[in-house]
Amino acid sequence: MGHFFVTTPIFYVNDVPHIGHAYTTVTADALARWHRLAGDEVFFLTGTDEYGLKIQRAAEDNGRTPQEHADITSARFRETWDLLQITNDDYIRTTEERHRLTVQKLLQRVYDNGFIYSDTYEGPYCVPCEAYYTEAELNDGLCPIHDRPVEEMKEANYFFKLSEFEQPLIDWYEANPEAVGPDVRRNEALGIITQGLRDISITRSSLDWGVPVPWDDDHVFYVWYDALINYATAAGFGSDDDRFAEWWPHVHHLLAKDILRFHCVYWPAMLMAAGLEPPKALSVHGYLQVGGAKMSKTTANQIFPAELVDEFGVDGFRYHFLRDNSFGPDGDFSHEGMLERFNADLANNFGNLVSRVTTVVDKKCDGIGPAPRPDSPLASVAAEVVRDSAAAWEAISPSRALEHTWRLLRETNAFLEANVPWKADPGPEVDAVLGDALEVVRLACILASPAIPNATQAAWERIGLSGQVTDQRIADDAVWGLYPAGLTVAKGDPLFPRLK
RNA sequence: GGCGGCGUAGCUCAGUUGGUGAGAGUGCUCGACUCAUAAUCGAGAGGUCGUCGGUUCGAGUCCGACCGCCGCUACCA
Repeated sequence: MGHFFVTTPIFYVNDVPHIGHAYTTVTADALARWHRLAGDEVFFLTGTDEYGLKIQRAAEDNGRTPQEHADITSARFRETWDLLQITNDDYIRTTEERHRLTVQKLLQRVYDNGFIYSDTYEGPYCVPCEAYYTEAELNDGLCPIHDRPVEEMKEANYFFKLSEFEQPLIDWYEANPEAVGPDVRRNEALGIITQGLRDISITRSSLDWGVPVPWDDDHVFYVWYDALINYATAAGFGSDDDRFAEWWPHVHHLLAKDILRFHCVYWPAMLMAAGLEPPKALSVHGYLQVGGAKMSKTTANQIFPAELVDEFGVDGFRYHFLRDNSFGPDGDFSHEGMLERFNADLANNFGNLVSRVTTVVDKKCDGIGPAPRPDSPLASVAAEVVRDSAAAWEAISPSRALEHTWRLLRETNAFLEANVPWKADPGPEVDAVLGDALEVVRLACILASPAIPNATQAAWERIGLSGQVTDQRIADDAVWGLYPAGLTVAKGDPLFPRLK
């Protein structure tokens, strides 16, 4: 039994939740649910990032205070996660008091350790990026990211001595080859480091929407620096030492590739500077593209979770994003693909299997479920599937885990065809076959519950089991033969009606 | 320019340290079945494993070159 601390990035309240945010969050949720099944102590954190010039200006444009603006957008993220039945244990907002205290405490330590110094900075500044550029980085005087004019800014800044962490970071990467994955991202991060790190500006004096620098009232921390620290805040840094000791550094960060630099370079360095351990693991995934193009506000091709939930349901939504794209490379979202996957896996396989099994039990066993055979031909398949699915979840490969789980469903459909219990007269032969099939349904409910929590609970109840699927434990319950004889099995409407 | 990655059936992808005839799911065709959500089961068609060359008894799997795509990074403008 271990500790599994999983995080999504905190999402910037300048944006509203779309399927890209949901992709990361649903994955984190499924992993959290899996680890709970595995018997681990789980702490699942998500939240919102609320400081910075962009927020301050967006708020002004809307005639609100920055806090009001953040409150509104943060609530939209929270509502979306509620809709998707995300089981986060905490929801952190960077404007909370607990976060201010932790940021100040942690960065004061970095300051005391001598890794922060004051200097003036002058140069072209892009407001949307909230970053300075060198003249060389500009394209015809425009921001290379946003392709818009930059502003000449000059201010006294505090700088973090990132340059001093070049070698420590390289040493850390070499000592922890599994820390950043997949390999392509690890190489990328290592490349950034080995090409040389410059000190970075971490404060702003030109705005006040941020966490105040404890040793200098005229400054607030640059939004990215306070944001990363949310992970430490929620783990109890500076407020609950016992709790922090329990959860740190057993943290597993999930993130998209655009924020790799911050998470895989700056964050470990900042932790080292504070005398803390870098994260245990950082899993970087790609973008969900739409029709091969990056999803963005400017191209207006964003897709929002609620629209898809209306059509496919919560389970259909979750399943698609977990199963259809392997976690790592860019994936392509298409409505046709989602429909195809829904019908093939959820309607035709999972849902239909539950329907046919419950119907035949109703007809041949008077609706009373018989027991499975200890030596069923499906027993060894089930054991393999449990093993393979577990390994895939551990390896942060939800799509593979579900692929393995679905193998059990396919084999059971073939098993039923081979034994045709619907043609035989009631008796021990039929009972044996149906008992085996019911046992598969029980096991599949456990294994698939991280992805499709509602349908698995419903199926669980249809085959007469009580309690919650989520209360099951892999080691004790995902074992062949535990479905008890004598339960009332109920037919019901299709769990996943086919969609057109 | 440097570093890294990718290119395998229509589609999405698996293919450990090179070794029986190259796989899965999905889609398509045909057949079976009818308990079930026009679901399921079986069979089949479909790939010169980006191209060329090399190492080897033997390469999708190693080496080199090239083509195409992508990521990070640098520089010139």
